[in-house]
Amino acid sequence: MKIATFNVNGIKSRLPNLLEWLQREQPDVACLQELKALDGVFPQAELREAGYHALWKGQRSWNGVAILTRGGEAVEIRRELPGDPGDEQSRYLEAAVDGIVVACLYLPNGNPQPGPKFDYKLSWFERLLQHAQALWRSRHPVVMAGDWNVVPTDFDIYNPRSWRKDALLQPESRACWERLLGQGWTDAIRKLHPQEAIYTFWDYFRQHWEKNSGLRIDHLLLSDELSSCLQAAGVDTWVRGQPHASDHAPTWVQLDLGRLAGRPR
DNA sequence: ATGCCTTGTACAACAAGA
Repeated sequence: MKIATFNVNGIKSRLPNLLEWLQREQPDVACLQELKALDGVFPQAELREAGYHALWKGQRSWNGVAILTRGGEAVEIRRELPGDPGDEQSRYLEAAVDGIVVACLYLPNGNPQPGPKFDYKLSWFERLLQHAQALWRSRHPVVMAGDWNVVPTDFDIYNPRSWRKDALLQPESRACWERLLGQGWTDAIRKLHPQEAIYTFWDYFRQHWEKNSGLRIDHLLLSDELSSCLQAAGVDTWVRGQPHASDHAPTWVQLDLGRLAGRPR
């Protein structure tokens, strides 16, 4: 099973790019972020035509997440990250797909920092830590996939100097990430490619794509059960080089679910 | 220190992204 995460940066404007990627790479599950669209204009029919069922949670102008599945339909588990009923930003969607729990998340950017947006980022991350702990203890096979807006280490960015004050590199953001790994989760890309500079985002400024000046901020974290199923992980960088591309590239894992305990081979 | 570029909203110019 191939599970991917892709920050599309506007699903209406990005639909041709999204459809081309789905057709070429055929992910079984695709977690999308930054739909930037209300629920009513989500391109359900076009995606259905391409062979994908969808769950989505939109919002006007900003945020918005979706889970696409090929073959079986995803069964929605929750549409909000627990812990703050007053949080109205569409950043979390969780579903069961073929016996796996898929959490699609869009962690707040947090800039400028310090300030209220950075406070929101950290409090959102605290809520995620709480919920991740519950998911871990459930012992279900879980993948948490999305745009985490965290550059885990200085190895995950082309040059940390000019980003030192950015919310994505702050020690507080990285400490939350480390605490998550401390719960036991596997950072799939790093597990399989420990020595390789791998990026998932290249901003639109300063010809950063052309110079490969990227950041690794889109991540897939695997629970214990799923980490033993991990066969391959990568980034579909060709998508970033297409005309009219998102500033993120799809990031994915290939899992051999036959290795799950209790499953027929 | 700021803009760089892009999207959405709405139709000018700003908010937000990272």
